[in-house]
Amino acid sequence: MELQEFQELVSSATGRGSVLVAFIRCEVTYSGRAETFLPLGDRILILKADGSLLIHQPSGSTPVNYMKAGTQVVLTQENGALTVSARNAHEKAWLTLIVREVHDAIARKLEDGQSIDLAGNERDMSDWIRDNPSCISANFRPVQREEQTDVGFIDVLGHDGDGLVVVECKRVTASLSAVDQLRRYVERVQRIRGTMTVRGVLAAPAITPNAHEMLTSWGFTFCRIDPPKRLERWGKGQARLGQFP
Amino acid sequence: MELQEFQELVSSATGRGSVLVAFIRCEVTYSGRAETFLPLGDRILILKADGSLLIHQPSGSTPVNYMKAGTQVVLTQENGALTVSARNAHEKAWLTLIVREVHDAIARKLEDGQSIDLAGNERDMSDWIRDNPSCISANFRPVQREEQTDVGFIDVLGHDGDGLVVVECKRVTASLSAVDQLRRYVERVQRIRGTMTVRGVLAAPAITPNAHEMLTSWGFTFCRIDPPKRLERWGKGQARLGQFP
DNA sequence: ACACCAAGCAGCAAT
DNA sequence: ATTGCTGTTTGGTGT
Repeated sequence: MELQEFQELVSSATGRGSVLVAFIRCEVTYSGRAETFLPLGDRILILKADGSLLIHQPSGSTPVNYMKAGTQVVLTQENGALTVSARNAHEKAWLTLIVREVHDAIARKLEDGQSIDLAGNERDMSDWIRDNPSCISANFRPVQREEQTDVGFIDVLGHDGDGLVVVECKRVTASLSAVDQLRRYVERVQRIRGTMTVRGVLAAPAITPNAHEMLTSWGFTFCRIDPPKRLERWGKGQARLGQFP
Repeated sequence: MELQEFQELVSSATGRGSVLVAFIRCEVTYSGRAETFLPLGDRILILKADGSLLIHQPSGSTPVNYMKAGTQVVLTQENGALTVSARNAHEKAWLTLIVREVHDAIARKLEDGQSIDLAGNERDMSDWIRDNPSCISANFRPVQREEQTDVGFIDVLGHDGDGLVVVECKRVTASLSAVDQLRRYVERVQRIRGTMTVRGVLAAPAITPNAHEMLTSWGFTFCRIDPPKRLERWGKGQARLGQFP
């Protein structure tokens, strides 16, 4: 495809609210939070109607360069190369694409009003603990979920007779930073509520050895809980999903 | 485009090591680290030669669903719909794409042996501090960079006459978690090296108010340092980048 | 393989 | 707009 034809396709696509995808040979320069340079090679360019710009290499699941929504794009042509200048004022980021060749390109207006439905996040986990407090301890009674302090949100706050209990949830293996976080919350609750005894509980499917050592050295306890993946609403669809033709 | 034609295009593309991009109307089901469902809508499908699979909605800069490299894809057709079954055994993830319509599709073998060159990361910052120790204090002398402990790497370790100094670098505004990290390192150095006085310094371009309060309450100090973005190797190219046509 | 951490993290919610 | 945190975080490095 000629560069001139491509330039017209891009212009009409962006003006019309279409998405454009192209296989191009290009080099990429970026300056913003960091600075990058990518020498000449074949790439996939995606330009969306909201101003998102993505550049993918032929392998890998993450873009090699990108600009977020709200980016403004200007095309200029000189000396047999097309320059795509992208600027995002809000992000203070600039990206320049020098296009040497266009292998193929398509553009189209796409209709999608749907949003994704996700299950199995940390919120589901703290909800489940609140509904099943005995998983923390026999006498545990939740007080509030996600209490806000000046040092961050507390996932679950409760008491178990002796005193207050701060629960920090992680949906994956808990690491040192999770213990840091729990410690920060426990100390803050101790300060707010005076000298009352405050227990700290880390709830996660697993914990790393170093994190567990640090946890116990601070007098906190680990509580093994698997994150609930509750798309059982799918019914049998979920069972079918694990199978593979 | 007919579903049959699309199926043949996908098959030949994957067999040939090509990248495939398509505008399709589909619904998506995912089960792996979490579970998701995305109802019918127009999407962009990207299928790379390494087995990466990406599904983008018409807006937004991140994929709504994805599978990492190494994913195996099987196509089946029944009742006027094409089903794309994707499995990644290593990640224990499954994704099913029910394709109702194919608006457009392109496939091609892309050549790209280049890799991106990036400047302005935290490593550059700790290198700079090591070369310019007076930015921490007049007498500061670095001992080692990134000393490994069982609670993580220490960015810069040094002494300033009175005792040891632990420096934690952040290339962006330092937050509570940065103070957590610094505290963890200082405590560990105190334990390893006995009762010796250990100072903690957080080096970053800025710090949030709460983090600064927590920092000083622990007796640590903040040291304002801007991260070096040193792609001056580009010469004038960098200056030109900030300009916009 | 696991552990730990930085990231041009992104995106979201609350302040 | 800033702060803080979750994420199918991702990706890299070191053990």
